[in-house]
Amino acid sequence: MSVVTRFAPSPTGFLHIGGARTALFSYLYAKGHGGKFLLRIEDTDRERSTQEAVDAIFEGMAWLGLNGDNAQPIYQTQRFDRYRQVIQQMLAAGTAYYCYCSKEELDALRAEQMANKQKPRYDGRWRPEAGKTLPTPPADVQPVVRFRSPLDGQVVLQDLIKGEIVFDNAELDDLIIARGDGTPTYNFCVVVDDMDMGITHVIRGDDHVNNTPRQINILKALGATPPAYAHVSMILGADGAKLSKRHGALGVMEYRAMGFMPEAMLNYLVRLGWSHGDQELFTREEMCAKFNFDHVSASPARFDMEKAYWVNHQYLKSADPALVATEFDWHLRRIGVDPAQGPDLPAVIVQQRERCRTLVEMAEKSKFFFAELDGYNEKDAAKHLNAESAALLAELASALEALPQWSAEALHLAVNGFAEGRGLGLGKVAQPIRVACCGMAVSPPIDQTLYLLGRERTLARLKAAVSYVQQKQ
RNA sequence: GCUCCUAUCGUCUAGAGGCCUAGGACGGAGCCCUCUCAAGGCUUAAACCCCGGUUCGAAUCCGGGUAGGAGCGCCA
Repeated sequence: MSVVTRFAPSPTGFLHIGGARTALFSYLYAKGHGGKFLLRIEDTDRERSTQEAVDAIFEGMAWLGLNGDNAQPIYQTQRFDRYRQVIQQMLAAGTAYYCYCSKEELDALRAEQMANKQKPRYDGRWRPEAGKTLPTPPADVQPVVRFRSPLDGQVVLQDLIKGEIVFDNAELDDLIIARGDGTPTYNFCVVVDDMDMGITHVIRGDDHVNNTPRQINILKALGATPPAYAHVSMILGADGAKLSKRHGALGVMEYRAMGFMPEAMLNYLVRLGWSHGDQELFTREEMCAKFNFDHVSASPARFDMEKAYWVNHQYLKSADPALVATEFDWHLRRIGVDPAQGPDLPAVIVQQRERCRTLVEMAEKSKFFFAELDGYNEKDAAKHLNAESAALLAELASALEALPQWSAEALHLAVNGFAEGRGLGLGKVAQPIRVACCGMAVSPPIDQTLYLLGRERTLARLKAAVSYVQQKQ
């Protein structure tokens, strides 16, 4: 049987990091087994579902490159006819029944049970039993439909991550599968969808484990074979607290804004909870080939920004610069820099990637290649731009102006020769050049920097630095 | 309250009874290299939640604690 997995978010917000990892695991498991990865939008809660959220989720998935194999994702709101049909079928088969309890009645029941330190649960007052007389249906109540859950026996779940979990049916009550207005509820929709979509492996957050026995029971009542389940633990914040809107929960697109590469994000996420021996870095192909549930941790994991940065840096350093350029371009524009007004992006990337953990850093540190300097870094200027160095810069400008060829090699020889000729260490010369040309004392190797900056800009900036010093005096 | 889940360095994890004096990675500390910042190389500190049991032998199996977490909706 070929594997079919799905990612089924409810569109009530952006795609957060935990959702992204669940989606990734589902994607990898399907791809690694030659199966299909499907997308489904669980939008039965009309109150909270929004089109903006749907778009945000797709945007995040697209950025990460986690595309579903169904051309059109499935929307639960478009399947109401099907749900209604299954509910009728269950009503007819006696595996579901109408319940006329009002919400007030239910609230009172729950409150009473809590007060008695019992697990709150429906008491089955409208559940048909042999020889039992049901109350007379009140005329003013629109009945809900409840699932007729087995009273005894147990559900044994062989979870791919957590192992065997046993639930007593006696712990479960008769959950509502259709509201008073006839619309179906979550646990029911999930079951029907997973069945209709032919899902073989349900991979989801472990906040769903307690729903699983109910879903399995409904599946059985429908005569369907339950899929395999894998319940993934939560991702916690760096402080070990649960991530929430108020507490550090960020959308994946915010990680883009922070300068992460999508592939690096995936790599960090896949290692959060999953391991393959001592390997830290994986290509997407490796992830697909090696991912499995034997090595997914059952305990929650904290999101460690430092490690994420490190992974990102590894990608920046080893990825094809042409690929990085797409993201780099986005970041440059984002800080108001026109990438066309300077050297080729891949060439800049090759020079900068060793010293930048994020693309935000890279963009900031590369700004001077594309735009005119908006002043010098104060400390760096104070340290490196003075009468002494200005004299050197003036001389150097003439020397460089005379260069027949503007290449990194030629510049290397020229600058080194210049320093040696004056009995100076290279640092004595390179640092003032940096401040003059880059606005700060940090840049790639000086020969590469000047080469990429170009002849005109270099000479102009050297001269500008000289007049800056003169004016200051 | 009830049900369910989890528990190895600060963090992510390796570990499927002897290979563990517990390995790797991030981060930390130190040294080397060096035109800046990095990168890189080397060295180093740092953990099996507790108590019982099974066994010749337990980080690994079992039981009980403890501590975290999730769920108990006409939300998903």
